[in-house]
Amino acid sequence: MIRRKTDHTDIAEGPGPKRKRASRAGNLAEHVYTSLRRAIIEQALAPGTKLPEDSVGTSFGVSRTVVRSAIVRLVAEGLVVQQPNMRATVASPSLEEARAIFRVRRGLERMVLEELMSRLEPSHFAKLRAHVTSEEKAKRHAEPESIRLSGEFHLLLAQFTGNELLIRFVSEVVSRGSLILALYGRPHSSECAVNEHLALIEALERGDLTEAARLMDEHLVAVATRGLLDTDIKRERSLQDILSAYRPAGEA
Amino acid sequence: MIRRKTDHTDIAEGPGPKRKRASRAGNLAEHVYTSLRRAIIEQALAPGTKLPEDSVGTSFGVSRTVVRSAIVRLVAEGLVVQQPNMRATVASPSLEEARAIFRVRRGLERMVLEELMSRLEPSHFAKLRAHVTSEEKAKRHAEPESIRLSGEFHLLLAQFTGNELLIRFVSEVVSRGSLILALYGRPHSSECAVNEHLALIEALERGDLTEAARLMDEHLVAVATRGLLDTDIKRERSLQDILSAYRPAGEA
DNA sequence: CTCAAAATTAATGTATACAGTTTTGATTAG
DNA sequence: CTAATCAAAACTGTATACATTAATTTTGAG
Repeated sequence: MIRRKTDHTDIAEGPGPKRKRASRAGNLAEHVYTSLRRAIIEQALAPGTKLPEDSVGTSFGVSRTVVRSAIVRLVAEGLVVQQPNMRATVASPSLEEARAIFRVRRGLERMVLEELMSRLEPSHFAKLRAHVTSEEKAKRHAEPESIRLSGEFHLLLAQFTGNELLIRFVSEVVSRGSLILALYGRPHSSECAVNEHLALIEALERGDLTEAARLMDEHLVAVATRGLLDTDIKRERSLQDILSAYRPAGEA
Repeated sequence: MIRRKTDHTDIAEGPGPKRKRASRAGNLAEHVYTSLRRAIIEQALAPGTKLPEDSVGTSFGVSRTVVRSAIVRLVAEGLVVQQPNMRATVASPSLEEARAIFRVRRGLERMVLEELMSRLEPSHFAKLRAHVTSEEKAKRHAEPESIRLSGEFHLLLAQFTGNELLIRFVSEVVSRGSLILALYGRPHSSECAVNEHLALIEALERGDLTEAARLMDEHLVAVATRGLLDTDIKRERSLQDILSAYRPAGEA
């Protein structure tokens, strides 16, 4: 019953398949799922990257079984695509798809604001402002983290609704939005977002829901259009290399 | 308070009818997923039903591996819930959750109508009318099929948008809606739906999107409230028995 | 040399084994 | 007869094996 926190970094770096014992029996799949998800959102795994089950498995020190179920979830979420008998790959949405996703996102975030009506408390605003602060801080440092944080702002809003389903849907469109920005966006596309987030908070504090909705819509249109210019490169890196950064189980 | 204590509707026992293995290696998981999904939506598998991997596996003549990935998908979709180390069960949403889901659904279907604007063609109307006809036909016969068809009307509308993500989201809320109606709905709750579907079609044909939106909203509210009266029965049946009807393997 | 067929390697689909956890059932004490 | 205890049975989590299908490399003919 007591979970041991055996920090047991047992990496299969070499090609040798070594017998490792799972440090904590339990949610390995969850961990792999979360890690892959983050790696994708943060652009560490570029769209189109192949995800062979056993390579990913050795990266995390788990078997294909575990990787497989993580991948099934990612496919269901649209972050990964897979055809029968073929390797899963990080999704690489077309511009058409991207636009469709952002249209759905706008509708969902409108719903968020509606649900939020009269449900917002002072503590919520504090958290929102705190988040924006960390966005600002990250802005000048890490680029991919900036994208992730920007998305998490919207996720935070959704969470305040307490509507589980809405949270999940928003979570999905936000993730895929990040992926899309990674694909089509220019380097500093998330730059102005911080200001727009702030304006939104202020409208909400004023209780001006109509204005908030307008700002949100504008914001999302801006985010969507800011990221529609050039189709960019994908860098080539070793999968093992990339995933090694995600291996240390820093889960919540 | 009338909750029974032994909620013990598990699925399988009895001699597993050994199914000869499908020599065609392929999408077994897909088949299991689809079948379970249908079984849940058609109320054949009542909310709360336990879904042990082995039992389901023997029902379909496949191994746990296959069942497992199907269940992962169903969990991601919210039709099945699962806690670590414990058996998956068919979801049994609370009234609170049910209402939250229907609120999201209303928003999504509003989006559908918006996307549909100017995209509707004569052939679409033909299909919609044909579908309503089959709804009417099924109404007097099979009760669960009626619920399913009613949901598929909404899915059809969503499909006409061509927006993949929207289709998936609507698909999910429709499925879960069916589940909810099965849980809380009275026998004939889908009765009047047919008329409301017709009225909606007519508004769309007139090109009156505003009216269509109003009707849709009204319709969904009606469906939601029609199904909020008594907390009802769940029938007790053997799992094997139930699933045997879903077994006939769909050829690839 | 070029290109296509064959052979080889890599990766997925599926089943199964085993360890650890939960659930069930039975036995015993009060 | 009820409640607590504990062992057996039922399940899940995970790894691994094997068959089959995709990807890649080699080979052979023109």
